[in-house]
Amino acid sequence: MATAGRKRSFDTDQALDQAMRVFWENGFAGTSMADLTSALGINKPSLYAAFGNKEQLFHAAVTHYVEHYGNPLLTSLLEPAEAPFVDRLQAFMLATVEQQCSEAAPRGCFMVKGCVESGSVSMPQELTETMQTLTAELESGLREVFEKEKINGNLDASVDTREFAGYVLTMMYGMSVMAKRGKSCEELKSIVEAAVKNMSVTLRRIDNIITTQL
Amino acid sequence: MATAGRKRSFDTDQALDQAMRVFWENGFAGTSMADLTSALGINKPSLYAAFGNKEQLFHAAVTHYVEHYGNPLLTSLLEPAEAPFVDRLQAFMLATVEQQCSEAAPRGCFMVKGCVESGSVSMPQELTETMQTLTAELESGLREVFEKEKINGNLDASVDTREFAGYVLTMMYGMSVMAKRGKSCEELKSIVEAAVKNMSVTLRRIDNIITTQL
DNA sequence: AGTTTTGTGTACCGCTCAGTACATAATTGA
DNA sequence: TCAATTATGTACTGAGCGGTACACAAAACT
Repeated sequence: MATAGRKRSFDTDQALDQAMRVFWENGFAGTSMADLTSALGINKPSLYAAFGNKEQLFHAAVTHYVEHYGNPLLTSLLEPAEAPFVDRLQAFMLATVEQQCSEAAPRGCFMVKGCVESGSVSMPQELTETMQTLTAELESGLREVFEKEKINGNLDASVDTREFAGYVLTMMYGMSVMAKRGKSCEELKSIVEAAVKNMSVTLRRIDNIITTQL
Repeated sequence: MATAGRKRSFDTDQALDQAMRVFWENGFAGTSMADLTSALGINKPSLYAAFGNKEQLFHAAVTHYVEHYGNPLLTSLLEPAEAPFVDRLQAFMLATVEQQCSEAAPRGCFMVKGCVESGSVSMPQELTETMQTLTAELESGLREVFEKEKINGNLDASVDTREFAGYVLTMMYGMSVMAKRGKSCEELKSIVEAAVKNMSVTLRRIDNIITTQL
């Protein structure tokens, strides 16, 4: 059943995606409502009516990002389930790098952008807390995946999943900054490959082999 | 010989350090000139007379940062020269983490903050280029150090220093984001230790050992 | 002492900011 | 057909922005 009143002249999901890109590019403090209205091609009252104020719109944008740009990457980490864990981890990180270097979207990770901006006087405290929550959720999600891999025998039981998730996440955050700096996708990929190769120490638990050999 | 005219009522170096902290905390777009004057306890004309406009002040601030907060960390990487390279590398990364978690300064790395903000419409293009230059200098400096370690036999000749410098830098950028997220110094340190332990694959060139053993 | 030079404090400029009042247009239900 | 409802477009508000004009204060040189 359709509601009464004039129909909206724009698609809200499409507008939200566009708004997200503007915030992604320029940050919260660096984006003005005028920037948004001109990018979205709509007027201010329409923007406010559809999404509320700037803070609420940013919140919707970052949620949209996690849902449509962040979480989908996790499939590379989970599938194909029969592939070795190391391969899936590498595929996951490579897919992340590819997205962060994509020409179809701003460089780097929007979550990292929001995180680095958080705590600033120009960012409402609620948004800082939002970023806190979302990043913590990703981290614990990653950790849960690693725990399951442990149970399935794909990850050595001695691995501290908390520390390992922190390590992987740190690399991914770092990749985002590197991407923002303009590093080529190829260079970032080779760094990922080097990192994953190095992780074999943890993943295959061979550090005792090293120390005994040297 | 003293110049004529009224003496400045504040210390410029001290004021610059304070201004740097405000930018470090709130970013370029997130910092207003009023924020600065109130933090520095001086009036706007004095600020403009001493440092020029906002862009010039930010430039001075980030240069001050590199000189007084960034570069000094490199001593841990170089000294004591007789210490094993891996130990110095770990000490360097641990010192970096400690600085990024220090209560005496804003969390995270100011360079990372500036980098992530660069390219935004709210940041003058010259400042984006400044960040580009400074980060590139650090990267090539790191790479030069690694090259020398290679010559001195502390780093295997097969190591790609470009890739390795990228890897180390990526970890450090990531640490900055983790610190900004509020992670404890202990947790970050354990991640550094895990990372350095993993690097033994590269540093001691034992990947062939692994593959033959598995 | 008086001139010159330089820094300080107040008060202001034009502009942009986030957010909104209000008249009008378009759609639905009665 | 007409009231109720919802969106649009213009035009505006008060506040804050970066930056400065100008009168005054303090220091040095002659």
